[in-house]
Amino acid sequence: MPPSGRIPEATVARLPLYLQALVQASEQGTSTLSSEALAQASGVNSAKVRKDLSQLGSYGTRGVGYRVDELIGEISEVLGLTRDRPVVIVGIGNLGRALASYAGFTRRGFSLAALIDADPSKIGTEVGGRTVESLDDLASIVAERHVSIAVLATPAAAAQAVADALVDAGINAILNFAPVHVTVPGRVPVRTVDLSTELQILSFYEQLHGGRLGPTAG
Amino acid sequence: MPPSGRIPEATVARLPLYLQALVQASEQGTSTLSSEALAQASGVNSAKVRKDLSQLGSYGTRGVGYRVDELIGEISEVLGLTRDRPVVIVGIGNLGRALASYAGFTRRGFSLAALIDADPSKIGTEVGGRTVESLDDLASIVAERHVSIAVLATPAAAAQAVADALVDAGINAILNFAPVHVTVPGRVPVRTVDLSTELQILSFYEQLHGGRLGPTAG
DNA sequence: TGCTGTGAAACCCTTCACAGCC
DNA sequence: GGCTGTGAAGGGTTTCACAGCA
Repeated sequence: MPPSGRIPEATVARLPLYLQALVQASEQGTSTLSSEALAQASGVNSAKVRKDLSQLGSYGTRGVGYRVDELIGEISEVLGLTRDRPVVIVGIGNLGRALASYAGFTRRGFSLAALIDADPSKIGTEVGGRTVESLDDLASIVAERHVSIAVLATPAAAAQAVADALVDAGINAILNFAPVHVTVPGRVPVRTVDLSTELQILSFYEQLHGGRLGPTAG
Repeated sequence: MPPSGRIPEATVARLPLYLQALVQASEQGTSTLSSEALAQASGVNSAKVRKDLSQLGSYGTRGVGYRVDELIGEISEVLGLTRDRPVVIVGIGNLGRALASYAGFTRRGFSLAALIDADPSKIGTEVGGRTVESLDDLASIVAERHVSIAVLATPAAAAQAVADALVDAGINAILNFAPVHVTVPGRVPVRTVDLSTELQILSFYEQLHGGRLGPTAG
């Protein structure tokens, strides 16, 4: 039983990393993991791992470590992955198609409920064994298939309008891949992932640390 | 002239958002923006905008705001986007192909230096007008084309080995799309972007706020 | 003995509130 | 008058270090 009392944001953001490492360990037949081992596998430090896991109510054994399967179940529960979560992808361009074909998608609690686009020439075509449906039918699709999360993969120019439509249709969370900030009501969490943004952040740190002149020199 | 003295990590992570909003404003002919306007366009609050921008050495005018073009130049400089940054994409699966075709890629300082895969059946094929090259040629490609940043889009199982090869070849920064933690020397910054991770984080917040039973009820 | 769980300290980031300049 | 730049306060996160249990 999770205490479920307020879990810090930073901890929530790391739980999926732990889950990933734990599933991997489980597949390799490991039944127990120390905070240090889990830390190395997920790229954080062990003190953080222990603090984070203690927030969920402490599932470790002193002198031994954490039971892998038990912890997988616990984290899945906290993240809400034990129920099925139907997801729609809106915007079937290059990225939308890639996401639709992504195998790891349907694992761990999520299922693909629909692929949606506004372009009539795309509607009715097949992508990864699924038929692309019309943006006009968004509301009924969301309602009938109990969709709560949407992946927004439209061009930047369309993103805000589509986000508005998603909220109207009853979507509760948005994963935004469009390179633009979208404004939605406060109750709807949005996470934006953008290639350019990430590259620019890396560029900053690369020019600090790196500063190499090319491996030919020397 | 930027003071360039230690810029906080949180600030660095937001500079690309400001840049995005500023470029958008510039395209619409706006020449000046207050911290409040910039804040709304990038989805943060105005105090944060002012603190962040003051780290770069203050380019605003009291009573007026920030000059859009000047600030674009300043942020670009700080992020290291004024030099060309050749990037390689390793792993030309669904996602790699989508990233390769992404138009916004070459804008703002980055250029696509090579597409690389280990699969012989993919090598030599064309993707987005480019020929896929062999992982065996990684070192020479990186050296000759002065590549400093790599995008890792391989399956999870191959990611660590490819990351090792990238570091050996002289890469200084990695953007990792494989759903696994990769270990590299401390001097090489890595940012990992994973669809499952993001969905799981959203899932947590959705089940807190949302809690809807379906829009049909009522 | 070994490793978790956790107070306390240190650090970083955000927010407030207003002095200072245009 | 309006808006930036910034000390100071507040809140959250990380790290330390060790008590406590298997």
